[in-house]
Amino acid sequence: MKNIQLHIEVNPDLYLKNPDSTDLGKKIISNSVKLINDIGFDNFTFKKLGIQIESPESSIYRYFENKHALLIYLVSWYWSWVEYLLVFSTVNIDSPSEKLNRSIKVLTGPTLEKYPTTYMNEELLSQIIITESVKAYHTKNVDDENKKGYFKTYKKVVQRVSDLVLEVNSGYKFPNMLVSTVIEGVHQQKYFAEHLPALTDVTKGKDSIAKFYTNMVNTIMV
Amino acid sequence: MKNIQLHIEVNPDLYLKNPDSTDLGKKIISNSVKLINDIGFDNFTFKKLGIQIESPESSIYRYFENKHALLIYLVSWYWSWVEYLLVFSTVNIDSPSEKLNRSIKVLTGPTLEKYPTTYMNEELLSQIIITESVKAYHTKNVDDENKKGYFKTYKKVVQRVSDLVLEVNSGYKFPNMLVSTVIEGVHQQKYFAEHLPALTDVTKGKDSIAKFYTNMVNTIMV
DNA sequence: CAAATATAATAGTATTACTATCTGTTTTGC
DNA sequence: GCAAAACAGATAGTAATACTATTATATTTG
Repeated sequence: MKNIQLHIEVNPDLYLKNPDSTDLGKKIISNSVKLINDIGFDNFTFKKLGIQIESPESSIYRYFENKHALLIYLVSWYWSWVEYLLVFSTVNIDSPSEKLNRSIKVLTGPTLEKYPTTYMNEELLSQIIITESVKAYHTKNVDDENKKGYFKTYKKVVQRVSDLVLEVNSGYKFPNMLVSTVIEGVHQQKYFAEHLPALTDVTKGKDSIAKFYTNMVNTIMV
Repeated sequence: MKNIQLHIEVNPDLYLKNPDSTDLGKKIISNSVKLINDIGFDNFTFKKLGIQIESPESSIYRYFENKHALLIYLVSWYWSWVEYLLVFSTVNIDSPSEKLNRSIKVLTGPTLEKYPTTYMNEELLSQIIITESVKAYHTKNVDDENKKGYFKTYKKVVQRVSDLVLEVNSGYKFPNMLVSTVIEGVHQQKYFAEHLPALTDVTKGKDSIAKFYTNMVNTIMV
């Protein structure tokens, strides 16, 4: 076993003060997840969050430079959590293809597991990822932020699953493209199912998204 | 031939006054495409656009309710243009599978064709779609705006290609999912190739994105 | 040529996205 | 047990954003 991470880790450059280290910090995280879900990231402000947690916005600014940094923090936390789930779902499994199957299941399926932390609501966070995460990297500063390592936890997840793809079929030419297409596609289709059903096939059953992408991996790789 | 549209058409609810009908309107469109490309949609304001075209922002507000409506207008224009390209690339072709092939080529490939309009820069517009179009429908108002028909031109494109998928394989279960996955995937991978190359496989050649998705359609449908 | 339509010019408002400073209260390190 | 450091609260202030409103003036059209 090499390089396995058993705890959530986000790049310290993403915050001014670690929100995990204080009560107020944890309140900021848990309430921002709720508030972003309620009103959407575009309408979300530190002022409104401050009112919700009964703290001045200036206190929130001591933890995060701005709301964009907070969003990237949440996205980063999410992918670190997904990596944790991937590790656990594949540990002690020998067969690469079985490991890949289980990984795809983690990426496509509904995950009800929790990370042992009281202040993070993973279900609401997953919802934020589906709805808002594209805004984390569709900005004029992506390149800068990428250089600073802001998207490392996402890239690690893609890397991990891509490596499994290559273990199963070492000749496959586009492992990263396949994996990022599946990951983004699953989120996208879940969003479409809820808001733009004409772009998807929801009537074909609740698990059709998982079916579609699982089938895609299996047929494309051989 | 039924239901074929030979001109660009956007939902009139998207604008207060048709920008196509006046000089100022055309200036607003062509310069917004340039400015959004330069500074990004998030930093784009009607004030800055007004400075660029040397008109007060209040004049721009007579055409569009706000910058979000303008973005949806551009996205809508783009998909109407893509439909026009799809129609032309498949007209007079009898074989459904050849029609599908040509359609996928339009969706994946670089398109250098222009629509006969002087004021629209299709290349810059395509760039905006890749970078900013997700912001058009990842909002708290999607459902409302969808009801008003703001995303109709996009849905029509997906519908058109999905119908071809079913013509080739009438038993295929997820035509919409397949097509929207390809369309969104192509844009996404182009964005990744430029900004987050770890999520894609750009080193495998410039046309690897087109190859990957073309192969995906061919292998998944059989 | 009058009426309608268009743009320009200017002003003003509420909200957003911060920054700065100052005051207390805890925590910690010796 | 006490001083220093760290932390949160309170308040104020600024520039930019996202508009709305009004009036004046130029252009088009019936």
